[in-house]
Amino acid sequence: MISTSKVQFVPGITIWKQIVDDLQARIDSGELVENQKLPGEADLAKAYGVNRHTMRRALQELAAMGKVRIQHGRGSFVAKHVFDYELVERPRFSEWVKKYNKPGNNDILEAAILNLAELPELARIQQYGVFPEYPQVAMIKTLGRVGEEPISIARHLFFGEALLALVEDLHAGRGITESLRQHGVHDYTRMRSTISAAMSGPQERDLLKVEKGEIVFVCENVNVDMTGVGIEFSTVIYPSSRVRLVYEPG
Amino acid sequence: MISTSKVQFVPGITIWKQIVDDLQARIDSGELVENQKLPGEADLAKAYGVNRHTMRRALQELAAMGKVRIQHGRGSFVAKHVFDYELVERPRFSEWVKKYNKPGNNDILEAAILNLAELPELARIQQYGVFPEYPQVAMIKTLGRVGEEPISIARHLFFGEALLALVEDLHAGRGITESLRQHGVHDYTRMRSTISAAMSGPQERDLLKVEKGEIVFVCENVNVDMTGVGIEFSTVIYPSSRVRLVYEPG
DNA sequence: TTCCATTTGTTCGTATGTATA
DNA sequence: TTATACATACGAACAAATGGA
Repeated sequence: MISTSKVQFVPGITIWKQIVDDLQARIDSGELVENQKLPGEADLAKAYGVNRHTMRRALQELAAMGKVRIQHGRGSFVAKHVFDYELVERPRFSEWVKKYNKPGNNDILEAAILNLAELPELARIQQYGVFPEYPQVAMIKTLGRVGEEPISIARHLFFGEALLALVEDLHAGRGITESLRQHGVHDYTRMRSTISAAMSGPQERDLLKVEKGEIVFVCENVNVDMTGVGIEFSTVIYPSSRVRLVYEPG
Repeated sequence: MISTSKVQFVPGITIWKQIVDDLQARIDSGELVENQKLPGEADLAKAYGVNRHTMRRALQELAAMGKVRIQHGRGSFVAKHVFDYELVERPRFSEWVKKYNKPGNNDILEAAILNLAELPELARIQQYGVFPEYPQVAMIKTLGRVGEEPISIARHLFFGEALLALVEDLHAGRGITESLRQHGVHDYTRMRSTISAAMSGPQERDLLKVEKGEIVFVCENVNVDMTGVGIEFSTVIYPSSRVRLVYEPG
């Protein structure tokens, strides 16, 4: 139930707007948590000391803003927070996370050297014509988190003989960026990303902590160094319930 | 069944690659159509005059490229064609379609003048702070098709008093671009796109001709003119089974 | 399956303050 | 000043969806 301390309405601003601000502040502050059920419209109206219509107007607004989710016959619920992932030329996980003022992690799930010929996505990789054809690649699987929420599963393939050392470096506790730098890769940019959607599989559900039937984005990214040589091909899976992809030119 | 004319293999290139090229060309040319069942591996091998293993290698490759779909115990099928939709700063439907050498259409499903206050997405629209606050907007709903395939449902909202005339112009048979130009909008660019995913609803299934349970992309786009004034807010729905979104900087 | 309580959605009506002509 | 229109706010009743008994 919502705190009993009533809001003092100031004249000059519509009451429903003041209620919107109040509820929004409570959601952003963490007083109301994700998926928490709000009291019914009638109860909320009584708590705020307004008519049910006024309360509804405020709830409609919050729903349009994506802060609450209203379900006919069930009630209103605090909506899940959605992270905006921007498609940019220089994608860096750590930069992304900073925006949300939460500690970000990128756990290494797996790191191994694979034979190029065994990769199921080999044909798609080769069609870009930018990756060196060394017969082995470094494969690194990571789980990205923002705060406690799993937000991405990534399977990175690093190309070129020198980068095979990444696997050992990671086992030795070094970070990916650090290790890349040590092997001569100081900067890389995105050449292309393709975005598809799929139903979550058992492995994704387990790692991303999503329900059966939830949709995931599947992004395949081609990253190249400053001379245009392919450095990394990554397949990243995002839960669509928690991540929205954003394209913002300029 | 596949044409009987055998392929003459040239030395120096592996045979399976030559078979891949041959089949790929037949698919791209339209000789083999979507969802068509290919002959069994044994028959294909005999037709090409190669061992079944060689044939399998070629089919595996085509499957990895997304050109065919192999189903254990059923056979191989020509995969559905997927249209790549590029996220660009100056999006034009007609430009997109050109790439695929098929006639593109954008049918007008609906055109009406709506009250700003009645829009469910009003809050999201206003938060960008670029759209003029004239109390009415022109709403145009279109169905995009490439060849005979429905590829998008778009709900365009055009802002500014002058653009209300779009509705009448469209009823009079004029095109959107043409009408925009007549009312002073000669160019516009994308300020922002957000990409979400959802299950297809009944309306989408009907218009896009997709099955129940198929996933759709939901893109919200903000388009502005050269001075940064908001011109159009559009919500576009793409069937993920037929459209892949592509981000390619530079 | 039916029935029922709960909750949101919709539509009446009424009253009041504010902006505009 | 008057008349009109519009947004805001309150009151009551019923419809429709949901979930549990």
